Amino acid sequence: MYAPLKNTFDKILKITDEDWRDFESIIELKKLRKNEYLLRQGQICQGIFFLSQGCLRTFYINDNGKDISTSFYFKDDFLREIESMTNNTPSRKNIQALEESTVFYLDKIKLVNLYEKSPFYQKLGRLILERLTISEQKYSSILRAYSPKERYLFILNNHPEFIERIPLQHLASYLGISRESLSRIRKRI
Amino acid sequence: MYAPLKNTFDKILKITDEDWRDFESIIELKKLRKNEYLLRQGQICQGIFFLSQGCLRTFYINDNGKDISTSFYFKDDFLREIESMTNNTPSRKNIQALEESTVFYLDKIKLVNLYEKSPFYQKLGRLILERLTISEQKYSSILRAYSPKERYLFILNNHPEFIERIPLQHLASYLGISRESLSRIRKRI
DNA sequence: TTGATTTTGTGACTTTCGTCAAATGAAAAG
DNA sequence: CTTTTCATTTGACGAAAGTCACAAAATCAA
Repeated sequence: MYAPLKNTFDKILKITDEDWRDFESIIELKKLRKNEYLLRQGQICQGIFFLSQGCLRTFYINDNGKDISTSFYFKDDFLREIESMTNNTPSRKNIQALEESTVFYLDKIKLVNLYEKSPFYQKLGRLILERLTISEQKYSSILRAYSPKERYLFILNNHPEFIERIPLQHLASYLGISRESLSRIRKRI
Repeated sequence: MYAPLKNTFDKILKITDEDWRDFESIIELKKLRKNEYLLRQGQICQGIFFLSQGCLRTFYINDNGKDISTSFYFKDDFLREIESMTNNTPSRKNIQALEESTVFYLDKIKLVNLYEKSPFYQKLGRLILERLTISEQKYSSILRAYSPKERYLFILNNHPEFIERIPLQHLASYLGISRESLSRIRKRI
């Protein structure tokens, strides 16, 4: 059942059977219905998630009451509400299922134990974070250097799954555009 | 001479004398004149830096030939051109001194040795990355949810040192605004 | 200090985005 | 199948950003 996860780990850093058994014994499975929340604003994030099936988004409500999406997740993605979990502070963000989804869950206490127990996980954790940071940086480059239209084209060319599976209003806030403008941009193309 | 660096480490994760000696023996010092480059587009980043004095920026040239700043660094900041270093690929970005600056340099091979040698550094590396990721996420939230004017106000309130020390044209590209518009926004306030 | 270079500010104009309101279309619920 | 709810599209309008060209100011180097 957890084979895809082992596979994903393996691609990042070869995992031994022993390390994998440690891991397998502590992860849990969660099923989410469409629109169900994995985390709500104000809660402290208690662990990390690995998306096995479906599609999730993180979002928050800004000062003007607008719903702003900040990330989308698909099959095999790692999710961590890192600020809340690391600093033990209430999350500013919500995590919500856009489709019926399946996630693996790892409690943060167990995660820390894992870090202490095996250098493998210490290293894996670092490598996953490196990837996360790189993609976060790439993403802010897009917001900074591209016009709204170029941003949409970028998504169209590089993340076609976003276009197919994510409601336009959420994609719009993710790209920093109003939904009406995104609708018009889309029409022009 | 390296005391401020030890201090910074200590704040993140208490460092033992032994671990510190290991570190101290391998770091190097670099002095940079104003406008001098620490890394140029196309080069592979060979290590990480810690800014001891002065001010640096990272930037790249986009498809339209425009100079886009992506980060600014001040005293006690860590710099890693993480994508280039991690993946061993040519950097898309330049790192340049905005003022006469002093940086500590740690070669990536030595860094990896350090990671293998002591779990302390493995953990410190992870913690530093966590911070980096958090600030990167905060930053893209600003670009996404705020109007150009609000972005400038945000910097004014939260990073007044940016206003004082960073040339307007670089701040403009960092905020995803043309320099003329930023000049006008500034006038209105 | 002076001249050259770089950076910032301004004006005029065009383009595009945001907003509000209303209409259409699509999906979920009964 | 129908109704209700939610998502997207469209129109009209005003505000703001982008661009180009040039002027003013600041900085740097001889």
